[in-house]
Amino acid sequence: MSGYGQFCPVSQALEIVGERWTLLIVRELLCDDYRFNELLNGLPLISRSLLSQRLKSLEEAGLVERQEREKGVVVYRLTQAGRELEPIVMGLGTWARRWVEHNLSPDDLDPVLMMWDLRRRLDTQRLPAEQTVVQFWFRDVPAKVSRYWLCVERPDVELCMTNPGFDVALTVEAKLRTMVEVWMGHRDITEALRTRAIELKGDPKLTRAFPSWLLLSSFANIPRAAST
Amino acid sequence: MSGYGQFCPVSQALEIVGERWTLLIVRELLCDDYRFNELLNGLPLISRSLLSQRLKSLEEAGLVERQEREKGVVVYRLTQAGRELEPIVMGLGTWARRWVEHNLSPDDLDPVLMMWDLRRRLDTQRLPAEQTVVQFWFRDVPAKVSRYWLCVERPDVELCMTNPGFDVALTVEAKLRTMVEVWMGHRDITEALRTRAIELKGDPKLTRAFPSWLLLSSFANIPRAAST
DNA sequence: CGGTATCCCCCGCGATACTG
DNA sequence: CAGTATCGCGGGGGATACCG
Repeated sequence: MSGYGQFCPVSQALEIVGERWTLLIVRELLCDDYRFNELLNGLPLISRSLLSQRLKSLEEAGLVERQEREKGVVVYRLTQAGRELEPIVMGLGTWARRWVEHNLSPDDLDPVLMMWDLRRRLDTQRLPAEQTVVQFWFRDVPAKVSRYWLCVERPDVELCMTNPGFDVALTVEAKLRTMVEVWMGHRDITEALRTRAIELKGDPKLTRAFPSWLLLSSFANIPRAAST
Repeated sequence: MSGYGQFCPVSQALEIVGERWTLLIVRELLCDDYRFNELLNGLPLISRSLLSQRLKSLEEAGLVERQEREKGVVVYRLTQAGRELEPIVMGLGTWARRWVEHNLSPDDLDPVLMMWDLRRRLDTQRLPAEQTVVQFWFRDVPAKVSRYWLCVERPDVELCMTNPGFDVALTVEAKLRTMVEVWMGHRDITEALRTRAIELKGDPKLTRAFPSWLLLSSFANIPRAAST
């Protein structure tokens, strides 16, 4: 059994985008075109084979194009049809912020996703013009996945999972949960800094400007619904 | 495996409404409060046990309330949280009308769903004030499920699956596919009448007014996207 | 009518290994 | 690196029977 046996357009839409993972893949591609392995960063628990399958379905359905950007570099890109799912995806996120109790389970705290998401939301104009490396250190997660480096060179930001070797201008230290809570707007960033839940070490100018160049999640400012 | 392992609100929303059937149940309840067996009319292929499960999940998640309307009559009703999914559901339908090729498979033509949907979209003000019975006859489907009766008594409309016995003021005869295509706006209603793809037999006043009191699907007027 | 419980099958999916 | 092929399992869900 696969279809819904209906002529209703809602069911037709769901036959295409209703499968597990599909709308999350679309969410990633709404941010940018990505390569296969880049997509895995934003979808912590998906398996390679399943991502492969889903991309193929999306391509067949005409929502995604496979594109060879350079020799040997394949990226996935939304078509117009895919891009028009943006209000749906954003609407789902907004709805969740309004109505879903946000007590994050430890299983939902993934440092790679955190950094991958954060990388997309830096105001590089408020960062130095010359190359700058910011290190993030989540002290409470296993050492192998606890440190990340953002190499900022306007307007590019690269996320490194291993030490790139350049001088670190600023180190951000926090528990992963703290960082996620601040990122999602569950917790005030200035409060977290004041109480040292987030510690900044390094260039004072970068430190002072931190709340201005670290844009938060695009869902951070959605207010909860009035409790009934 | 059940969750997505993410703190992203989109994934949190999908953990609640992303399961198979869930948004279609919400779609039904956006139209009205319904009883268990009424919901089955709008969800042709769902099994009773699965509908039961899903309603329970929706209740736990706070999107649906189980309510005893009268003694022994239970209806399901959306909460405010559930009702706020309306733009999502409508958005999905609109997206499908714009982008999904609508060649309806025979499996997607369900006469009960057709009538169930149609019942919700009658302009009763344009129908007689006294009780009026309109019969629908889909000549190409098995006899057992080919005839339906709408008993209209402003502002109520009741759908009967068996002959209610009252005088029939108007009979509408068509192939099921024709009716669905007209209903969905794939085919022009006046053309279908002119070519006798839809035949009306009975009260001339009801016949003349037919296109005015038969409102079409709420998705009937969404234009397709410009073909790229 | 309005569901619930049980049983059992199938296929969606993860794990693993493999290829260019 | 960027996937694809194969295999095996677990649980989602259909069928059926049952209850109040």
